[in-house]
Amino acid sequence: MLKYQQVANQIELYIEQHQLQQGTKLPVLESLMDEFSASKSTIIKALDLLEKKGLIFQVRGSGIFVRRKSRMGYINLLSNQGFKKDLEEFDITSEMLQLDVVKPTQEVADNLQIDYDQGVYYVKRIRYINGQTLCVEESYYDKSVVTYLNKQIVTESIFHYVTEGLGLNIGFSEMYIKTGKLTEEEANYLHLKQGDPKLVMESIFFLSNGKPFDFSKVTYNYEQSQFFLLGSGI
Amino acid sequence: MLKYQQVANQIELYIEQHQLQQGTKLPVLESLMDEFSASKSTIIKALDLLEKKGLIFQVRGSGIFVRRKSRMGYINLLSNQGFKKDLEEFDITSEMLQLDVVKPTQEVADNLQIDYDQGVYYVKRIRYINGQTLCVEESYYDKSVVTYLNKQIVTESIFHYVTEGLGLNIGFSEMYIKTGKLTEEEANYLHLKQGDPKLVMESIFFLSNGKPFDFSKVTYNYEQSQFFLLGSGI
DNA sequence: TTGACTAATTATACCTATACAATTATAATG
DNA sequence: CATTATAATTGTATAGGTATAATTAGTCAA
Repeated sequence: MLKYQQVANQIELYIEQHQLQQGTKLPVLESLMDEFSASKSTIIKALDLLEKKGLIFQVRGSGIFVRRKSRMGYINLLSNQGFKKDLEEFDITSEMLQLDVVKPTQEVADNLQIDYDQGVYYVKRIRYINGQTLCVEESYYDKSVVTYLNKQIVTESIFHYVTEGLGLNIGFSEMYIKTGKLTEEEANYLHLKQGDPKLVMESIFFLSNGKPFDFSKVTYNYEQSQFFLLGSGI
Repeated sequence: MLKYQQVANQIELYIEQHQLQQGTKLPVLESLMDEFSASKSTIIKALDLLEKKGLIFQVRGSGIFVRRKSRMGYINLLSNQGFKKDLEEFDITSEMLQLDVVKPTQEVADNLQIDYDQGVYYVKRIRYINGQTLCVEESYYDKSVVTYLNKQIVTESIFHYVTEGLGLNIGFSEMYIKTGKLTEEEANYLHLKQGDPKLVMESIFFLSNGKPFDFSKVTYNYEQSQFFLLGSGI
């Protein structure tokens, strides 16, 4: 692993293990340089990473301070961020409803930037959070990128398989969020009533070379879904 | 303005004015160094900023490429990001319903990290997007930070006043999002029916020294509100 | 004694320069 | 056509100097 990532991880671990509170001042730059035997630039890069994650904030002339969000029980919209513990806070499981290779609709082809005759994997899942129905998810994967899927992979973590199993690098994402009323079918899956509120999140995930490989439409149970988002550098 | 911000702005302007499409390759690092008479580190910092904003993506060994989100008509959740044009895409106006100095409730005091006896500005506004009711907003400002507000400031832009008028630096934010059903009062404001879906966003804004100064609760009209979010570095 | 201004110190932010590593694209080769 | 070498291009790490903001301590005056 890269040095600045190691440094960032160790600082993150230190904050977490010592349960440092919001506003706690961390050692000054020079101390960190000594402690990790790294140059100023490397430490700064590590700190920038932590700042981007929302774990610290830096005040010129003053110091480096711990930042902790004030509420628990919310799901991170950019789940790469934050303490790993936040992810373990929830027990999320999946049930597979369908797994097929299909021809894409126009919507899917557009979002994945492929032709209509190229095959895509279609995956339909229900996800549970702490035993309660969280959401219904329909995902489409470009078959020329994600060449193989099976029930086990889909039930566990597709992203883990894509990165570890296939050795692909996920680069960035687009997310579109809107609210509306549940259809009858959606209401059945979520054990709610037709017309009840829903939150719909459509996401497109791209490889680090810019190729979109996953288009997902997720409908959330409005009673179970709360999200948070940490901004920095406004 | 800082050099790397200037560089970033000029690159952003170039992309926008030439309407460069997704995937267009930008000049290589060395060309940019020459063009802007800056060091490699400065250019990289500018590019990192643009990448964080979701405007470009970099592929090692290949180049720097333009990234453009594929859909229009969505509001940026992290509105600092993206082309300025995206913001001008909407005509957002405000109507002030109430402006008072009040004692904070426990909820407000907690979120602003102040005592119960400290005064806060309470602002209630309705915001319109392209003439349609977008949301009802209740905001609380720490009076020891935002020392003065009036109707004009509230009707225009409070954030512009805080940064330009008061010379304060906004540092970062926390946002919490959930969905639910409209109350009767909310429904009246939004010209919807009681029980219809709503999206509630609670935000806390912090100065760059870490002090929270604004706590806002915004209830959105589900028919008018669509949001997007660009992730990078997953 | 209090308050206001000033100066020194501390600490991070910014900019430059350089060397080498890692990845991708391209050309050469068999 | 596949393999391999080469070039092109960005990424990482280090070092050091300058700039700017925040804090602290000190000085002076009312």
